[in-house]
Amino acid sequence: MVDAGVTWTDERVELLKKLWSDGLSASQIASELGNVTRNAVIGKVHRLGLSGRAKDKTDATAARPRKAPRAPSAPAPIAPAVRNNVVIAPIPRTPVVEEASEVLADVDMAIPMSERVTIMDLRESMCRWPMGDPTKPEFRFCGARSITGLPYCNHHASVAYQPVADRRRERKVVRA
DNA sequence: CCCTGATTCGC
DNA sequence: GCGAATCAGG
Repeated sequence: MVDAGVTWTDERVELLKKLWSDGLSASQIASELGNVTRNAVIGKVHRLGLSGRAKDKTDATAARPRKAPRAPSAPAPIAPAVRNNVVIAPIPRTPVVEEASEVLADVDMAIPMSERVTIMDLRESMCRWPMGDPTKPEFRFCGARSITGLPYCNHHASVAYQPVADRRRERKVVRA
């Protein structure tokens, strides 16, 4: 084999430089490159003498831009991405139950608009409920705290795994 | 507890 | 040169 991408090729180094100077964290870059840990990225960054970045104030979390300062001319195409072992492919609409579309409407309304995240900010412990058109840059994930062992947050899990038959037209009484 | 980068040190 | 383990911190 040539090299299984486990080497710092020129291309990977360039990408590393780009992403690093772009403000992405080491772990994010590692996920982007694939087959490397954040330690590897950090190590390489230091070896390249790229450390520090734009570090005026406190580093670490403070140097982590929440909104990606991406150029408006860079739409950032949504392609199937791999984070760790999880492959996230574009999903047309509902991830599970098709008949739940009615419910989904309500669900979408019930979701706090605040914590939605892009794929870059999506972490293992976050809800992967897709929102919006995967082909558009505006595509987001729910991003709320996911239930341990499940890809969704409490709210979305209840919807995703709810059998259609369970959906009563009549509303339940919510009293204890 | 989640995350961040920095450094060390065996390979 | 490389990166896991560790350190130091927000």
